Amino acid sequence: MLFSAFVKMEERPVFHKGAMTDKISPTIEDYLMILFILQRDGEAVQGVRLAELLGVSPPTVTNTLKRMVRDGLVSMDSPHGPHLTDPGMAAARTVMRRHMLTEWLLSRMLSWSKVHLQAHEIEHAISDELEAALIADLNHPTTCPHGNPLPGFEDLAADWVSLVNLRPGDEVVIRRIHELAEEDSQLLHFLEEKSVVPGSPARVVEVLPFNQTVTLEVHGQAVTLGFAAAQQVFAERLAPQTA
Amino acid sequence: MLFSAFVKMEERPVFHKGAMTDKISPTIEDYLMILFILQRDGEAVQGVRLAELLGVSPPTVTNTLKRMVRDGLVSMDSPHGPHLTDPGMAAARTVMRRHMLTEWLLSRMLSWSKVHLQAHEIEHAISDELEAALIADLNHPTTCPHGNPLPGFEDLAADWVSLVNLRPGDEVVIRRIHELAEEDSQLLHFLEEKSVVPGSPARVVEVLPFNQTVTLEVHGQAVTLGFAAAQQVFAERLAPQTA
DNA sequence: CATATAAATTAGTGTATACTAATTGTGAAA
DNA sequence: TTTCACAATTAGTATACACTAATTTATATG
Ligand SMILES: [Fe+2]
Ligand SMILES: [Fe+2]
Ligand SMILES: [Fe+2]
Ligand SMILES: [Fe+2]
Repeated sequence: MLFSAFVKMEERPVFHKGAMTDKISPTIEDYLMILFILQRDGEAVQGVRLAELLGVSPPTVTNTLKRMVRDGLVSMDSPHGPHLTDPGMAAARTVMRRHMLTEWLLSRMLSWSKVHLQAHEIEHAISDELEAALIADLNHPTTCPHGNPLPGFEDLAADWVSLVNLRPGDEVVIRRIHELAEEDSQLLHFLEEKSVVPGSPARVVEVLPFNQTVTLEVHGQAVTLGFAAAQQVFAERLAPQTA
Repeated sequence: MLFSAFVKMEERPVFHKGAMTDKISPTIEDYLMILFILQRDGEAVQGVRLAELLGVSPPTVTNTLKRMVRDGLVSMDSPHGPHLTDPGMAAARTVMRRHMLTEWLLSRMLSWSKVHLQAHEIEHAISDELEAALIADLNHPTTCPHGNPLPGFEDLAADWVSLVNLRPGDEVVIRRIHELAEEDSQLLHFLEEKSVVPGSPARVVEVLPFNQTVTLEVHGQAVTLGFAAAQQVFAERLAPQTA
């Protein structure tokens, strides 16, 4: 009806999946990110670990890794388990970057503790063009809102130490909550509440290895973290004041 | 390595697909949107049309529609072809709204002619929570950047007429480029270049049915549109000045 | 009504992604 | 070295989504 009496619109696909380049699927992108993080941190890369982190069964991992090897993203040669090839690494860095840029975008309207989960969905839908626009719009960020360095800026984090490695009396600035901890929205919400977020100055009150806790004072408030959490939080140690 | 000597982080899936609610897939969401648009405009809803608009083969449509019927999103009872059930309509309105909200979000960093294509990818990754945050952040928009009304605001567009229905001398304000035309990035880029965008005042110079063209003057510049394009552009007629 | 055209569906395939159950490897401890 | 625990893989299955080729159903038109 309507105006079809006049002209018939050119019948081109209107809503269609981009099938130009054999685009990497969200699933594979998630594998790439996990592999990237484990490799970057020098952690062991074993199938079970991937299965746990990705929330799938071990056979699924075996299967998917095979496809990734077939597609040249992953290599199995090393005895240390599967690892990213050059193209795989490049793809992984791109997804990581897009995840982080998306987090900054979302942080304009969602709270710090919620952007990661949202970004994890959206990251797979960012195009080259949008990525470039985001980088410009965000003024070339070097970390994500949680302080994790963008690929290529790992040096930034070189001197940041995990809270479990601090000693009572240390004066620090909170710098980073590790990627693998970002998924725990409860933890993130707690950290946000307590101002244990990048940029916050903090003083180490006590470290109790037998109790597996670290207590900080942040903005005049005491916060006690269990080692499991504290391990994932990194801080920059301030040079002791010459007083 | 690293700190694994201390504590082993709780092994919870970190990067995983949400499998809580049987979430509607991007594919199905795209079907829902097309069905919504065709139904809203009172256009015939036939499989071939869907196949063309979605860029898939007719058997794929048959197949997918069956799944949608099975899932209660589409009904086949009516003789006028497949149509959305109440749950299907609700889901369709949600996706449409998210698409449009995403367009506004992206319009902060991408040009008007490019936001639709990008939004078409991202729309499927917007959560309830982000949607709410977007609506607030965008100050409750009632149309998309191309002037299409959000679901529930169709009345807004009731008086807007297609350019092909205008007569020489008409003074109008451009209000809307129809959804089905948004996909044509070349056309959109052309319209943007010529300021044929929502909000622009225009005067109809001539309408040549035999030539299938409409010529406008926008911002002092003449623009000639073919009927196929003009059909998809809607304008608000201004009451003639009492002069 | 008969038939040409268009639309829809069947039938048969293929890939990606997941699962469970069962089997095979592997390294470490006894 | 034997065995146990854990890791990895194989085997078999399932669903979503796509395709081509062939067939069936409608529609329309003379
Ligand atoms: Fe993140
Ligand atoms: Fe993801
Ligand atoms: Fe759009
Ligand atoms: Fe879409």
